[in-house]
Amino acid sequence: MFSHATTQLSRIKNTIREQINSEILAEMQKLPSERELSQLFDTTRITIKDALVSLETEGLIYREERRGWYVSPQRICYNPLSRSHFHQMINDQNRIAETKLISVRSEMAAGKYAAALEVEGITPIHIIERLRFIDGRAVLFVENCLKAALFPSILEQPLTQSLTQLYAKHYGYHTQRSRFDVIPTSAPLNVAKALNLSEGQPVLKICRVNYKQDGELLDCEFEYWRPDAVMIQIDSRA
Amino acid sequence: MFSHATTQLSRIKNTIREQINSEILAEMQKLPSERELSQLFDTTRITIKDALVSLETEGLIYREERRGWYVSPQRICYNPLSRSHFHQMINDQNRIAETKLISVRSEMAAGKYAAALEVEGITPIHIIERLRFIDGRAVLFVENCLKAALFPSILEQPLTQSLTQLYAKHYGYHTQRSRFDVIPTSAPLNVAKALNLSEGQPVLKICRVNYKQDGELLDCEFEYWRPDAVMIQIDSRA
DNA sequence: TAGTGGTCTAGACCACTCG
DNA sequence: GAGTGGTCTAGACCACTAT
Repeated sequence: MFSHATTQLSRIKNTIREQINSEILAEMQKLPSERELSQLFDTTRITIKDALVSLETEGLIYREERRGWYVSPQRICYNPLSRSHFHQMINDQNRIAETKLISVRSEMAAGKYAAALEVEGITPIHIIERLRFIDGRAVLFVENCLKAALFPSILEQPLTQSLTQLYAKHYGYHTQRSRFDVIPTSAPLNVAKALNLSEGQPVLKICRVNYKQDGELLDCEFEYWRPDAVMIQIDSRA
Repeated sequence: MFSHATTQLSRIKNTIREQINSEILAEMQKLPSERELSQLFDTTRITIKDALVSLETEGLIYREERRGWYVSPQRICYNPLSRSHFHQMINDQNRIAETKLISVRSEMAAGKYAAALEVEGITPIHIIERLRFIDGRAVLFVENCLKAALFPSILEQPLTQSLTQLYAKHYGYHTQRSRFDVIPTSAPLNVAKALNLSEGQPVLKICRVNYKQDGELLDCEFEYWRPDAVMIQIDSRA
């Protein structure tokens, strides 16, 4: 009367987990295809997929849509309160960072933007969408939303660098305070596309609002992280 | 030439999402069973389950193992840096908090406990496991790990209240600094059992370490949240 | 004991990526 | 064009919950 000896699912998960822990499967290495795995484990693709999804939830593997499954590299430690910007943070952890500009548009604040910026009247804003890579892998989709009035002609600047640095250099704005929310949820379609996720896969969403030295609200930002790629680290002393 | 008109999956998801947004389905209300839904939508249980899992990832619904699917209530805002303890935080948001003691044990620090407490020699510790409820729903499993030497006879105290308060009242210890990590991952078996999750379902794990007024490490804590139940909120000013 | 979700089989077609 | 994961069908048995 063993309570449920070992399910097929645990058998598959344990085997793959061991292969990863013992580094037979290296970081970022591709797993065999679902069809191959289902032959190797003598089961169906559905069962294999259930096992893979479960390991994905654990943060051990990830997938690129229609490309395959891969072993997750170590998580990046991310301290949203630190002054350090993305490229510096990644470099400090001996990883390689890249940023690609996706799109820029200007419109009037509405919906989630108006709410996040705490504006009610008609307020022109700029929205900058960027995609960020670690070791060549797209892991972070960022949407920045700036009050246009505070940033004349910012769209003529190079936008793949740190915006915070740009704020300081060109406008003399320094972030004095920030507030942010961390929410486990699923990827909206445009985010999923950019990160090579399929619709509805999990992401870690971080919404932040920055205030400048005089306390005025500066900009807000929506970050969508691949959940296996990151771990948030906060120290109340800092 | 529409690119993928609308999948079965989106059709189901959108319908259920609408019913929830329009409050035809109320918070914490049970959805029809998977079999009923598969008849209603004229499809198979697998497809229904895929749709439900996707809505679960989004944070819109949750499940109780082998009991059914339910509509998620509003997320609790949780600021791990605030001085407020669990019951107070929940009350402040007009919800009802409960705490149940699961188990207490004393042993020598090893593995993750030794690492988190930053001890190397043989160190006696107490481990307290508790389950926390919001509006009657089990949403948080907490494991506290205390250096026994700092807390003589603490196990004779009532342990369903705030430990932080107990530290202050009986030992004069005040948390001066804390450090924590937020990690999206999956539930270990004992946690899954306690939260009525099935093995491998997602949780938001928070590992924290507290230091008292003289800078000495006081205790560490492992929190496992149902991911739809919470949103982490940090303000750098606080 | 009836009903639920959890697991599993054995297929199929499609949209997309890659060489 | 070959191969991948994404979606879907039509069933089945089991472990567990609720009553």
